[in-house]
Order: sequence, then structure tokens, then C-alpha cells
Amino acid sequence: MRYRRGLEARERILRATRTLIADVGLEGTTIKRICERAEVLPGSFYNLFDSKEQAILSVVREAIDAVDPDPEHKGPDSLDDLIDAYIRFVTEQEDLARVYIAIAVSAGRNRTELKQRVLRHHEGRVERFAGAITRARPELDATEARQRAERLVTSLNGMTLHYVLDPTFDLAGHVRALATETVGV
Amino acid sequence: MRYRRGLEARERILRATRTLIADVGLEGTTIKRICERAEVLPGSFYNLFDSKEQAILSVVREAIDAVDPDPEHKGPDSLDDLIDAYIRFVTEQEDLARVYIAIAVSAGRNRTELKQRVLRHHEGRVERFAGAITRARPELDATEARQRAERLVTSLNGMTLHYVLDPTFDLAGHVRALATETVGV
DNA sequence: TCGTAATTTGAGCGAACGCTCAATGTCTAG
DNA sequence: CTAGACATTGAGCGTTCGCTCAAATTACGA
Repeated sequence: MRYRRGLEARERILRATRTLIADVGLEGTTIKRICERAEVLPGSFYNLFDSKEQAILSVVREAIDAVDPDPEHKGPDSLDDLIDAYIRFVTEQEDLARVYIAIAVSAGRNRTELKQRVLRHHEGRVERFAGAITRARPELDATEARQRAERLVTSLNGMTLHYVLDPTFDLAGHVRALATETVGV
Repeated sequence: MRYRRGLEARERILRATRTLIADVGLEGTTIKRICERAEVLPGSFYNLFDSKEQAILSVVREAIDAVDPDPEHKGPDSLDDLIDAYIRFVTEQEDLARVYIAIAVSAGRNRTELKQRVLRHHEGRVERFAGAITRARPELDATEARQRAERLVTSLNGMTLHYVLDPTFDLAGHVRALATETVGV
């Protein structure tokens, strides 16, 4: 059981952690800085979280979930829907997008758990895009659709990576052009 | 003036720094670990480098340079040449590829200098690819070729990002397919 | 071979790290 | 209103961080 006060502090801590990772990266995200942003003292932090790692992992989960919303939906979403949702995610939740990219990179080492999570998530996204591509071009065989989906998903991440570096990059335009190209004329 | 002994230690330190960044990321790369791998003591490190930052920046420069070799060449390279060189870079110098991606991500914050360096480098690569695309399809106007080049370069980074996560990813196949698609049939 | 410049040694500095805990303050169910 | 669960406080723990320096050792031109 938690009191209202604690739940609010928990929210502040998670928000602070998320914006910190986006601003200064995983390595620059310290307990001290989190506590300053959240207006909380270290003791309070450790009353609400077991460790710094736990708070970070909460934010990571949040970012991974945000990148493809409504994953249980399983309904036949169109490619345009998926693309639009992705563009909205990156442009409207830039801090989460930064976290997502930061995670994808740092997952390459160390932690098998995090790596597996990222790869499983990637797998799910590819399947979803493959379904949409098949629906748009029913004559394509399954493996061809899957390959195009994989190409599209990985390219999307690359564009996001560049967008967080250079906000003037026309993410929406390039992503839409790539999608059109990938699905074929 | 440097003695042979110092130059060799310098090489060991740079190699240790490079593999460490690839293995554990920028945040996990500490002086202690660098010195262990390089079989050197901290005092020696600081006799050869001004700071940890300097050693890291040397490796970063190395990675950025490796990603498009022979930049002064300026000769008319074909798109296939550029693509093949890129695939070779990522698959044969995986640790440098990891460094390159790690840098691209962490450049998004903090250091304006590093960010500018990465963006300038990106600009150069786009120009080079745009030239190759124009040569392959002379009827395309300049801005169209440039947009396709930008799409290609950012997508390449995304595929590299995924490749360092999942070495079974068919980087060469996907990159070649994307290039074919981008340049048009 | 000798002189000096380069290099190595390794204890240890101050600062920052993640984290703890006993005391004190605040909330809320009954 | 009260009791007891929950939350906040903040000094400070042990560790690791990047880095320094005087002394000892090694390399190399003359």
C-alpha cells in the first residue's frame, strides 16, 4: 500500500529519470541529478525504488512500449497507420525516442536480459509491418514481405537516430518516402 | 620526441580503449580498465595522454574516418563501391562500427563539438552518395538525388545499429537491396 | 659509455558515485 | 482522535572515479 504522497514522488522520479536519460544519456544519469529534478532526497528515492537500475528499467520499458502502441490489438493495421504512429511517437515524445535509441545501442553489450527484450520487441514490430505490407501487396510472398519489413524497421531506427541529432531533419518526409519505396509502386 | 617504448604503450592504450568502448560502451570505459587491458599503469597513461577524454576522442576520430575511407579521393566512385566499402567497414571492423554508433547516439547531447563533427561527417557522406546516385541516374535532379542519398545514409546507420545487436542480421543483403531500391529500377 | 630525456612506478588525492539508516514528520483507515 | 503504516530527512558509509607526482628505471643520441 502506498500513500498519495509517495505515488506523486514516484511519478516525479520517473519523469526526472526519463528527461535525464534523454538529456545526458545513461552514463550521466545519477541518483543525485534524478533527486534534484524530482525534488526528492536520496532517502526518499530509496524508499520508493530498490535501486537506480530499477528506475531506469521502468523508463526503458516505457520507451519500448511507446514505440509501438496498442501491441495487443493484432487487428489488421494499415502501413500508413503504423508509419504515422511511429512519426508521432518520435516527434511528440522526443525524450522517449532518445531513450529508445540509447537503449538499442547500449543493449548491444552486457545485459543479455535487456538485449533479449529489445530483440523480441524488434521481432514483434517486424511481424506487424510484414502483415501490413502483405495486406498492401497480397501478391508478395511471405518471406519477401518479411524482408522488406525488416529493412523498413531498421531504417526507421536509423532515421530516428539522425533526427535526435539534427531536429531539422525531415523525418516525416523521409520515412513516408521510404515506406512508399519499400512497399513498391 | 617519443621513445619506441612510449609509442608502443600508446598503441596498446588506443587499442584497449577502442575494444573497451565496443564491449562496454562509453560509460563503462574507465582509466583503470583501459590500463589493465593495455598493461600500463595510470601514471604511464597520463604521461602519454592529457586525459581520458583525449584517448577516447582519438578512437572516435578513428571510427569516423574509417566509416568512409579515402574521403579526399573525390573521384567519381560508384554507388556499389560506396556500399561495398560500408559493408566491409561494419563487418570487418565491428568494434569501430560499434564506436561509431555509440558516438552518433551520445553526440546528441552535451558536446557541441562532437555533435558538429558528426553532422559535418554525415553531410560529407550524403554528398558523396548523392554524387554516386546522380552518376547512376543522370536524369534525377540534384535535390531528388540528395534526398535519396540522405535516406540511404540514415538507413544504413539503422541497419548497422541492428547488426551490432544481432550479428545474424543479413547486413550485406539488406543494405544492397535498399541501395537498389533507393537508386530506382 | 655517459648524460639526459622519456618512461614507469604506485601510493594516494579530492570528488562523485550508489546507497543506508535512525530519527522525524505526515498521512489515512477505523 | 489516535495508532500505525508510510514518507522524508540528511549525514555519511564504502567504493570507485579521473588524475597527480616524486622517485626510480629505461632508452637512445652523441
